[in-house]
Amino acid sequence: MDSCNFSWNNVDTSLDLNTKPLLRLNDHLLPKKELPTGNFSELIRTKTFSVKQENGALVEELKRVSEENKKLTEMLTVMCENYNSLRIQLMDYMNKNNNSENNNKESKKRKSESSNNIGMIVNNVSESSSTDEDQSCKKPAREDTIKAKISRVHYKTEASDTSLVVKDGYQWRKYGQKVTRDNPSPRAYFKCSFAPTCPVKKKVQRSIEDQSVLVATYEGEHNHPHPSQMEANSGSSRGAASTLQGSVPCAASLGSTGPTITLDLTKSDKATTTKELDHDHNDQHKVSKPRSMDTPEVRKFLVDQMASSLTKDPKFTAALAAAISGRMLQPNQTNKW
DNA sequence: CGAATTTGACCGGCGC
DNA sequence: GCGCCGGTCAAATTCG
Repeated sequence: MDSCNFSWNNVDTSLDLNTKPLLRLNDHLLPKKELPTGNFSELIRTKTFSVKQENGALVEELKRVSEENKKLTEMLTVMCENYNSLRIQLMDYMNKNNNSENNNKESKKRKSESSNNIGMIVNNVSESSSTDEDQSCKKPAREDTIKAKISRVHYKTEASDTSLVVKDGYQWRKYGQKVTRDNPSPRAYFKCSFAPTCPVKKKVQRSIEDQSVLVATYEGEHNHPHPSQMEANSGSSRGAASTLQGSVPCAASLGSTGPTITLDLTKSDKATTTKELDHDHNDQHKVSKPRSMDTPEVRKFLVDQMASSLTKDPKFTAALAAAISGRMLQPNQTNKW
């Protein structure tokens, strides 16, 4: 996945717009307090000279602004190309995940199933442990198989709320409840309602430190769109929609070693955070990659279109912020996408 | 009446 | 081998 690791350093985010000259420009337009007070002809000569100087400065300014505009256009083009390549790589990655999971499922034997998961948990959770090498040596064939993503999400709820229901947008079927030894509060076991097609499971238990916090542990990734996306996509028959079938909650994509997320569901009745981070990238930013940049008009039009569609779309900014923060919080996974 | 949930029984891994 | 423990099953129960 090295190809995913395109360098943002290539994009010079410091716009270097150099606004000072604009102030200088304005200075020309301001009335001069210290005009020559000599005779009329001298005044005319001075004014003519001043106008010529101003004219030259304006032309110069125009030239410079044009150059900046060109620079910005190029930067925006680079950004859009990077965005498109990232999106394509993300789709590829998700498709690979789906295929691997589909190949991996349907082992009726609970033993083999659980041993797979346990091995994955060990590999996933104790990254720093050097003893993992032994396990990977014992099971070299499983090295390349898909690992069940284990993620832990903290949900803050009302303290009076005794239910172990987490509104994360997906539909779950409860199949068990247990009181574990390390925590007096019961642990609930859920399977995705799309099971057995979707292998995702989750465990929900109150935090031992804070009873108002529900700790949800997700295992695996959904191989179907988020229910809200299914509704959104049901009316459209865009081919691209099918390529994102493996969309996963952001929490799951963070992986086990990533930071836990606390969602305050007491303030919003819907899991808006999940929805925000899990939106279908195909539904917005229908920014076609510039195909023909021959004429400046086309360039300008495309740039305007792209800039407006990107900046006006709060989902894009939210997703961008999430992606950036996610990468910053996981410096050791910067090469993985 | 079908779907969803509850809950006790059961299974398998692990440590002693 | 035995007991403990976490996880899952499936019959019973509840709910819409």
